[in-house]
Amino acid sequence: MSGVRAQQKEKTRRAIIDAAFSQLSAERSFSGLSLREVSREANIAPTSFYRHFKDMDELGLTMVDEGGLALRQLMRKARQRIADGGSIIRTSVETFMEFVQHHSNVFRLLLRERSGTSAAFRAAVNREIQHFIAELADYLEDYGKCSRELAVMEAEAMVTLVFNAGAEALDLPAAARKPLAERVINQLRLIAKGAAALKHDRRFSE
Amino acid sequence: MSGVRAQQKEKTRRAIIDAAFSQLSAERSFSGLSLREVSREANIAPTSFYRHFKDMDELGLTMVDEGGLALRQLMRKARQRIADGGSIIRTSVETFMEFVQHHSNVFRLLLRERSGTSAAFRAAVNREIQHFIAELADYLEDYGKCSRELAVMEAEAMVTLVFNAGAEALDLPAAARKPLAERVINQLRLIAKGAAALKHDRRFSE
DNA sequence: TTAATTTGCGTACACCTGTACGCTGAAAAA
DNA sequence: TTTTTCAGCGTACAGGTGTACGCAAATTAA
Repeated sequence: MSGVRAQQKEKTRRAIIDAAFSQLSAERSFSGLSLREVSREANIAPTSFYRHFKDMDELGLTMVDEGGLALRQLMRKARQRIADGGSIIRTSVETFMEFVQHHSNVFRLLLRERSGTSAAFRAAVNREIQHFIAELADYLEDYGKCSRELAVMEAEAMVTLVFNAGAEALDLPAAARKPLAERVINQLRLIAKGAAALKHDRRFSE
Repeated sequence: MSGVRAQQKEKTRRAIIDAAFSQLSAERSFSGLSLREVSREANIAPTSFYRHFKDMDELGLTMVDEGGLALRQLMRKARQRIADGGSIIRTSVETFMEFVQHHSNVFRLLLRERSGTSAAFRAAVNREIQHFIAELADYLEDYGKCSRELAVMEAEAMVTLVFNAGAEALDLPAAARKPLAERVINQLRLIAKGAAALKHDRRFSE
């Protein structure tokens, strides 16, 4: 009972997932991949694909989950850096932009499927984004001492802007990404400033 | 020289464009359309398609241009309503959300191709969005009496948030869209407030 | 040992795709 | 009038797709 069988199966499963990720690019989205092509890249027969996923959609959802997980793990590290005395806004943005740079295909998947043609995909991506928003809102509520309502609104706006900046970065040469990061940092500061000003406004403290 | 020929050609061209727009949906993106299917819907032979567009990409770019134009025209009306005494933020957001509701397929096209697989498409959509940002920045610079730099940053953030809200609205039943509009209105106010607070900040007035 | 599971492969089929080519009929130009 | 132009059609082909089905080999269970 060494489980050599389950082990080999897992290996093939990984090969499929990796093959799919590696075929994503600026010019190729998930819906543009074919079962046959992914199988070819993974060195298995097309029909063997079904031993691991019931169809391409199931593979795609797995990839979204994995991508979201990877992103969340990275941001967890960012929070450590923040705890060690880094600026919250700058550290978060820079960590995020690093992720976009080094895992472009993962980010592309999340970005595109967020407005893709499958409701399940859209829901999965939004779930990942909501994780972000909730965590950031917790922080803002605690640190900024503002109402939950305001904190959530602020967090949503911030995450939206950061995500959008990541999307823009994809089309830019590496050299041109720094000013973009600085821009979004300033935009987040703008929001933080606005939230501070609004903190005691009656509309958001009832 | 009645031009009955050119007239008929234009009619067919329109039929193709309309057919393509009508086939877009939540479940179907532009890249999922086929030349044959569009031609079928437009009641022409597949090979006749080439009399009007050299390939599907050329059709798509035409659609992006048309969609962007329609959106800009609508927002021009919004500015009239503002001039007649409406709130700038509320009027703009509500006008935009009406567009999303009544021309979902047009908005979906812009939304998806912004992060799509064709660099030309992405550039075309971004061109449309830049129109928006520039116009809004003009207004903010004038009305808010702030620096160009701050105005552009503020406008970019606002347009990003509104666009994002439009995307979310697509997956919501019509009834649930009003709270979403209110939310984004509050987010824009947050930014406006932040910009006002930062207006005389040294960093943005040099 | 024998029997049952299960991963992976090869073949086969029906279906859809883009597009090359040549023809027709009607509008426009000569 | 005769000639030219050109939108639109039908046929045809090569190439890609998803997936049903049955077989082989090897791990696991009895």
